[in-house]
Amino acid sequence: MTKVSELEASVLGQVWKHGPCTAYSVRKHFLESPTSRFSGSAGAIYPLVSRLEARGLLRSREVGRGRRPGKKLEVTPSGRAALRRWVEAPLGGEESGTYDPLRAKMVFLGSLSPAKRRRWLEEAERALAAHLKRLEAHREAYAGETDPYFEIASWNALDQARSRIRWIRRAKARLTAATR
Amino acid sequence: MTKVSELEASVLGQVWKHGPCTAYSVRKHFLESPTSRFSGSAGAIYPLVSRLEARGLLRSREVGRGRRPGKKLEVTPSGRAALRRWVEAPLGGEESGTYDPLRAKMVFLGSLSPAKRRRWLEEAERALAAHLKRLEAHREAYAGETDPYFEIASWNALDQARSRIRWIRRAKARLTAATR
DNA sequence: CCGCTCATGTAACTGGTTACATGATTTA
DNA sequence: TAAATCATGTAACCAGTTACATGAGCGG
Repeated sequence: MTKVSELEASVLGQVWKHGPCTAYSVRKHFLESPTSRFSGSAGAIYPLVSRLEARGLLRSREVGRGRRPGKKLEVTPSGRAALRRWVEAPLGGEESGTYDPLRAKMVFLGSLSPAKRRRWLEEAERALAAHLKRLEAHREAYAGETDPYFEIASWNALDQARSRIRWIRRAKARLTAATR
Repeated sequence: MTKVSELEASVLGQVWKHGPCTAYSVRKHFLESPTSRFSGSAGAIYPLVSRLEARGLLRSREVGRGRRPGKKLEVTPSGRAALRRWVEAPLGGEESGTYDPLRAKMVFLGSLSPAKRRRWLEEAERALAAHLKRLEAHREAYAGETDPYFEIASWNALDQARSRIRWIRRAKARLTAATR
């Protein structure tokens, strides 16, 4: 009945989905993901994997295939159970909210001069467009993925990005309207 | 030319916007906000305020008004400058992405049984609807606020919430379609 | 053979949270 | 007068990041 943290569950889930794999490949997944909240820092992953092994949620197999033998991770039955429990755990109030760093800055946009404000809005729109492109590229890279849940999850990221772009545009409209 | 962290900037901005006020009132703002990423824990706020005072970004005045004299905080000119710098700082790649805890769980929804999956989707939709209600109530509570930036920022939170509800509905549609 | 990626790890640091402690003032 | 809120603070803890270190195998 062990509970796992979000990062722990993400690692567990990653190993569960992508077969026996190395800790490094899990790490790389985080490093490349444009949507994860975790950086995939080695200092987080490796100690965490050790802990999961110690708790019997992961096990490592010496797979001596080819010339480069590697320690491949696998999820144990209790690991799968822990993952399931994490997924279906009742959502706390914090989980139902999202945090947007641009929103946090928007609140204080009034502290800038009108010229700087305009610049900020342009720059924000540009950054969001670039981010959307990154998301689309990342999606492209995983075109072979047939798992519907992965697909649905990626909808969320795309929705969010598009919604934020519309938001910035509306902000611009609202603010120029006020000046006129 | 001191740089401030996000929490520091938020405190600075809060004091800047809501006149001379106590550290406690700033803290309460975080405690009540349904959208902030910070909990407003005392252990974060008070040491942080002291640091900002030491760095000359905040100053405290003994305002002996009424029966309850209090230490009221004010933003110094360098504090305002630091806030401005934080707002207009170029957005890093991490800032252009948002993180959604529901999305993280969605990726591994396939680990649940079909029945549990359906339950999860229902529960998620319910939680998101409740969150939207909280946002609307919070907005209502600040109806007197005339600042356009506050208003625009709150659009973002509402957009995001509605967009997530549509997302869950689409997910349900997609998944029931697959079963049929 | 040089540089890149694979692969694993650790130590120091950072920053926020939890939990606790205290006391004054207001409201029921 | 008891409970709630205002108000300030601190110490222990935790989790993730940064930066560093090491070595093996592979491609140009």
